[in-house]
Amino acid sequence: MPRSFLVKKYYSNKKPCYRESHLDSHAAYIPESFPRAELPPGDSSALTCYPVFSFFNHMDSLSLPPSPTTAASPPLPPSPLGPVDLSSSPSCSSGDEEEDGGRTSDPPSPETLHPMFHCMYCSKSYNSLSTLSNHQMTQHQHSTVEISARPIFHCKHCTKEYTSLGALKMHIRSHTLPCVCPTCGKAFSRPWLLRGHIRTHTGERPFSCQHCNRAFADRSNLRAHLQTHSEVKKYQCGSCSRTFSRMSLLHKHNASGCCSTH
DNA sequence: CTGGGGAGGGGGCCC
DNA sequence: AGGGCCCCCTCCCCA
Repeated sequence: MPRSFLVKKYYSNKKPCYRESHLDSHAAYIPESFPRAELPPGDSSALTCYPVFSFFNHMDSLSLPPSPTTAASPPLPPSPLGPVDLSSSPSCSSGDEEEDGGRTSDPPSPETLHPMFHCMYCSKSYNSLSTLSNHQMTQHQHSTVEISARPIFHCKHCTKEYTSLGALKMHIRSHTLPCVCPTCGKAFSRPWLLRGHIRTHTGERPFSCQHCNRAFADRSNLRAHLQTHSEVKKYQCGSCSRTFSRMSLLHKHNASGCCSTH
C-alpha cells in the first residue's frame, strides 16, 4: 500500500504549470508565497532545432513555410532555427476539428506523431534527426548534429508544448476525453477521473475522515476536509496571519479587504 | 460573507 | 509507453 510518492511534498518546486491563457485569471490569484515552477522563457536556448509536432492537422504542419521567420508564434525564443509552430493558431478552432468541441473519442493515430527537425544552416526540414544529420553532413559539411536537441511537441488544440511525446499524449486526452461514463455519457480525460465520477452515481465514499464520521469519494476532498480539523491551516494570510483551509478561502479573504490596504 | 463539500482538471511520478 | 495514482488546484454550489 505505501508508495514512495505518498510522501507529501508541500511547497515543493514541483508545481503544475498553470500558465496557459485559460488559466491566467487563476494565476492572478496565486500569491507570491506560492511560487510557480514556470518554464524559463529562455529555457529553450539550448535547443538548436524545433521539431514541429502537430497532432490534429498533421498534414498542415508538413506544409512548412519557406522560412522559419514566417513562424507566427511570438512567445518562442529567437533562434536561427525558429520553431515553425503551425499548430498553435490562437483560436485553435480553424478547420473542422472543433465540430465536436474537441470531444471526439477518436484516438490519436500514432502515425501522425511526427516532430520536425530543421536544419541549422538552411530552411530545410526533416522528420527524423538522422535524416537531418545526413543532410547537414552532406550539404553543409558539418559532421555533427546537435544530438542534444530536444523535440518540442505542440498541441494542436491549444498552445501547450511538451518536450516528450508521452506528456503530449497525456495532455491530448484532455481534448479527446476518451473515458466515457456508461451511466450518463459524460466524458473524461483519465480513467481515474471517470472512476471518481462513477462514485457520484454509486455513492461510494472510500475516503474516511479519522476525526469524524464523514467520508468522501475523492481523496483531495478528504484532504481539504482534514484541514478543517486543523487549528493551524495550510494557507496563511500574509498580512493578518489568519490561516485558511483552502487557497480559495485565502483568496476570498484577500479580496474582501484584509490585504487591500497594502 | 464565510466556510466547506462536491466535482473535476492537469502535470508528475512510479511500476 | 501506458496505466494508475499522486498532489495540487479550481470552480460551483450550498448552509
